[in-house]
Amino acid sequence: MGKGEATRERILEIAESAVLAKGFGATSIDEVIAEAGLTKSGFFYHFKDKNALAHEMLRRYVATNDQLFDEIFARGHQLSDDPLQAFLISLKLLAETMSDLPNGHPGCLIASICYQERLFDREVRELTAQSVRDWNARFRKILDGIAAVYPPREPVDLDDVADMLSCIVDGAIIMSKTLNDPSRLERQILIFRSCVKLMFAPSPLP
Amino acid sequence: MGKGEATRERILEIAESAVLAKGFGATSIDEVIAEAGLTKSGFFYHFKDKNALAHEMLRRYVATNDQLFDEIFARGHQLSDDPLQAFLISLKLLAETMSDLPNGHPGCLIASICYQERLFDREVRELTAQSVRDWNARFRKILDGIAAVYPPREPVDLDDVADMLSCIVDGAIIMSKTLNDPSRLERQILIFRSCVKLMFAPSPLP
DNA sequence: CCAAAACTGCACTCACGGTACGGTTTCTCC
DNA sequence: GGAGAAACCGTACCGTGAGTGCAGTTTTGG
Repeated sequence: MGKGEATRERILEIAESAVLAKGFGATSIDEVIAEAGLTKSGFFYHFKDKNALAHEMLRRYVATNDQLFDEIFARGHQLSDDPLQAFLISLKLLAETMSDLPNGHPGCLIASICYQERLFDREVRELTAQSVRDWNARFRKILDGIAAVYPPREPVDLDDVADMLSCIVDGAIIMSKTLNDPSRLERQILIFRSCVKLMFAPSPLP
Repeated sequence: MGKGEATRERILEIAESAVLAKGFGATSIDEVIAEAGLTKSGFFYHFKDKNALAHEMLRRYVATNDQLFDEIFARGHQLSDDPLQAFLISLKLLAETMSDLPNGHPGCLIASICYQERLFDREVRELTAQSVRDWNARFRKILDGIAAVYPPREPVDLDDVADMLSCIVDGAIIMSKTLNDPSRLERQILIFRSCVKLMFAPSPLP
């Protein structure tokens, strides 16, 4: 890894936490470069403008999240052959991972960008949309596997259930931040887990 | 209503849609006053700074939402004496209301402010937190009434279930905006409704 | 050692938030 | 209808932050 790439990473790291803490518009390049210890010229050598910075931040964020999901759902599948059990275990792991974050979840970049959309170009917005679609598709696939074994009690659209997880996580992050209570995120994931259980787990036979 | 108050309302209306569309930081006073047809001096006559604008916008937004909830849950209670049925009806009404919005839900101001927090003073942030707490308390009260009649199947914390509605709505708004598909919000509310049904509705006796 | 990569320094421009203040129009009430 | 307050307008100004341009300097890897 060249030195330039290391600097890029440092900038992205600093920028990400700043953006999640106070929004993209309120994050000044001056403050980022001050913390990174380089000059304005140095910054614009790596990123042609703020939009390019957003684009790279997003790529980084999505990649990290994808990797996390890969690990968590693979682990769930390791621990149980039953698709429902595997998913429930994974959700528990996800909840634990979230609650282990030292200062709570730093925030969702997608949501942050969502509320600033006019600031970004089509490319960035398309990237956010595609990542959300990918995550939904991933959850949907898991749910398909479950529904094949355990027919749902209520007539539910599996696409909507898949969407639900993303929605709950995003919403819970906002609530955690707004109320300054990191535990909400963990608890919301666990409540979603209960809902999945209720939807698919066979009723106890009398 | 004096003429001044009318101008204030006009400014707030214009500012709200702009803020929801592109974020608070990206909304310039210049563009707001251009659309409102007044000068900078006129603006600062009504609001001492941007933070004061945010504060008033928030008060307005919260009041509107509170009123909507009052109406919807009162209506549900009118249509059924059973607390569970009343809630399920209200959720359906809520979903319909959301899907009737011409261009989809414009966005949640709370969430928008959440991702821009450093821009606002303590007062504004406290107002957002209090409204979220109020909404959660309202839902919690309804759930208490339901649980008194229908004991939940799974051991769930009713506070978490109450939070869940806010989370889902906020998350679904983000997804709707990100994917440019307004229908997601309605569908997520209905999925939440299914979950409530599964949690509390008595299993069909064989 | 040399060329490319990774910067620095400086001097700008433009947009935006905000201040200051004197002047002008428009209500409102007696 | 007149006085005074409320609701503005105009202009000039400051500080900050994004972004440009470009010449010069250091660092690094082959």
